[in-house]
Amino acid sequence: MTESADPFDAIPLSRRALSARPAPYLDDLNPAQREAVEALDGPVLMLAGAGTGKTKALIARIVHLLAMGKARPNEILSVTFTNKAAREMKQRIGRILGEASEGIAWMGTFHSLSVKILRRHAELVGLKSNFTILDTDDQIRLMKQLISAANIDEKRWPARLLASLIDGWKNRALRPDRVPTADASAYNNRGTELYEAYQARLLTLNACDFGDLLLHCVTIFQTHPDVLAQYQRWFRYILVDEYQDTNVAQYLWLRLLAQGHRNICCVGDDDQSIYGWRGAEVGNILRFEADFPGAKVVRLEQNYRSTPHILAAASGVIASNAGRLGKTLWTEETRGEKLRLIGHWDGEEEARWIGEEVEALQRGGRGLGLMGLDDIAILVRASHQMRAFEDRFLTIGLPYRVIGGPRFYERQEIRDAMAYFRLAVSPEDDLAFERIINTPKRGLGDKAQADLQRAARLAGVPLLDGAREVLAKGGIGGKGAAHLRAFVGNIDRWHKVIQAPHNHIELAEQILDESGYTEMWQNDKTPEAPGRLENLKELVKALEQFENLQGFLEHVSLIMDNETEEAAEKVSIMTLHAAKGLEFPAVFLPGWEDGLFPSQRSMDESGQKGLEEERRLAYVGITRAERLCTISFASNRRVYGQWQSQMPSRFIDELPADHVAVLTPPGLYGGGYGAAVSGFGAAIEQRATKADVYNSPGWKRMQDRAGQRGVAQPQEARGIVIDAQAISPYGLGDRVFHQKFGYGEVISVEGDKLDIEFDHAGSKKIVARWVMPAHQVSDVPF
DNA sequence: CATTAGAATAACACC
DNA sequence: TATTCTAATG
Repeated sequence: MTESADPFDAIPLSRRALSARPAPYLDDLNPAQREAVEALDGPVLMLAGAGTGKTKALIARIVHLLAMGKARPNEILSVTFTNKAAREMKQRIGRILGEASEGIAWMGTFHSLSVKILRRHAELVGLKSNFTILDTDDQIRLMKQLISAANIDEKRWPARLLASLIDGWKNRALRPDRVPTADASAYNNRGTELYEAYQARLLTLNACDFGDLLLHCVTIFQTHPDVLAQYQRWFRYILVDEYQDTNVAQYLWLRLLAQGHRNICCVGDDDQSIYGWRGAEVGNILRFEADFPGAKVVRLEQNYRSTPHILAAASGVIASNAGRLGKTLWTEETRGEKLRLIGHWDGEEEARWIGEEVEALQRGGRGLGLMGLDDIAILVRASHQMRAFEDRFLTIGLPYRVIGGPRFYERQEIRDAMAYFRLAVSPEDDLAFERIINTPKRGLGDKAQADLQRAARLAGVPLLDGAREVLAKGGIGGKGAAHLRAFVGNIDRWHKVIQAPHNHIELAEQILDESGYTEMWQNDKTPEAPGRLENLKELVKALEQFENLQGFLEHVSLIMDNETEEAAEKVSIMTLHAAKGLEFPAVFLPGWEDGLFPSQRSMDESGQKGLEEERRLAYVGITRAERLCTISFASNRRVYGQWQSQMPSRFIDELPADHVAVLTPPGLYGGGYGAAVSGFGAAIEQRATKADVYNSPGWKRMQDRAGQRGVAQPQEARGIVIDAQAISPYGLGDRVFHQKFGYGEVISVEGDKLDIEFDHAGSKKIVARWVMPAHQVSDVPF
């Protein structure tokens, strides 16, 4: 799927071929790409628009470096955005160079590269080289402890908030002593204090979080010039992909390493910067030339991916953003379908329609020839949108795959099992201890655990030893004590096994068995229990690829992308963020409604900046499509089980009308909602003549549905249209009618929210648009 | 301590 | 709606 039909892949080049003809891999590049590839020394900024072959150029550059003898494979540092991208890149280079490419050791994400460096110099920041990397769960649990130790009400000041604050500081490479005074008011004025406490606690646990991986490296580079110099010499050439998504810490990391020789090549596209919420600074790419005076800037603008209509639509949207470096994508291609735009009555309707369209594409409809399910993707703004599609596709038996959903290693049962492994490997891992001490239930609740904590802290020993002490003193009663004794005994025994030669797979099974963890799920009668047991089996199977438990645990924390390349053809469902770097012949972009996309929260939190990032997200979405791009919105959607009506996304207004075909919405009879789409309203009405609409499959479905559910649906529709604009046309004492709750009386009004005392359903808070004046009920047809 | 019903609350994206 | 939290009960 990624950069699929690439002739580059097809050229098998042995070393001999290389020496016979110095640079055949360059022949396939266009002038801009070639320029970027051949400028080997000094700083280079490659501004690569979507689909302009930047991966190809990056690969050619590495090949060129090696072929020219500029560096050995392990002297090139390449930063990729995901571990998967690194793997794929290595493979492609391997296919070109064969064994000459072996030894490319420093290719990966900032995080995985940082771990590698940090393990070697851990002691310089007070860690041991076998430090553990915390996941979010551990982090939150730890912070909760610190917060209550600081006598702060966790209700008012949630641990999550603190976590995101600290994360933000780390992204900006701010250590506790450097947090600016402007941020001092953060977290009830005690943010920095807790940050400090958190860092201290991490050190005693010999652990660090994701942000620390980078920050510790930067600290080491800054405080130990000898170490830095060593790496500067070692990495003769540096390449960075997705530079627009680097944060301050990553920027410093890079700048420190590149300072000496300045052989750094950054590839990016400011229009595709979509990780601002994670601390990414578009500024990094915007000021590259200032950071590296004399930098060569190369623009890749020829697009090999999409049709002209798709490019024009994407350009039209992104043009509304200010402060861009500016690129103009162009293509030699002249044919192609316009983008399709369609509105639906609600989210279910949208999912149903897309399901049918997918089937149509599969049959070769829509004039694009036969298409496989692998060629089709549905890209959503927020992961909760996925459910509607999963439900629908399950019903119609359409195979799909969700990319980037809840990851394997983040599932509860996997984390629990790993906590058992962690404790067996290192009995002093208190966070693992806390996680599983009462899982399965051992009669050791809050009180018993507090006792253990106190004992351990008093003696200055890990919790496991604290438990020993409490047991010896008889500090815990009956049932709990027996369980705890067994638990401690188990850990000791497993730990002993690990010290000696052993079969780690058998041990893992043994641990899960003897701890009662497997049994716990076997006795669980919830529907997800069998799946969890299945996952545990899978976990044990994954162990086979490792020498021992330690090795496994080290790798797991970073390999977060679950790579299950199945052969079966499936439609892909994923978020827009997860779609970065991918491309598909046909792309569906559902849920283009204001509030959902652009997301209200983004706009609330980051204002204009947030909106621009959302717009870049739209740009990324559209440019994933090669041949057919379909944007849709729904007038009504369930949010937290409550129906809400929304306006079509403002981004729809920004689509250049010339490149968009407006389809007849199946649920839209006689104008109505679609007419609200400025610029497209006329088009919709033109097409939606009565004959069209009443013969459309959509109308038929509409009738089916009315049959199934009674007349409720259309009535509801009418109510919404009537009151769509109104804030609150109601006053105290008004009689109103609600579709579900029947008649009632307004007892208070707050903006558009009404308190209604229903005749039969009690009192409810209802948004005004969901009710209609009681006297109007009889006016409604159907 | 565990269980549970009912209430509160939640949801943007990820290495 | 679905999950998580709380308080009350066993």
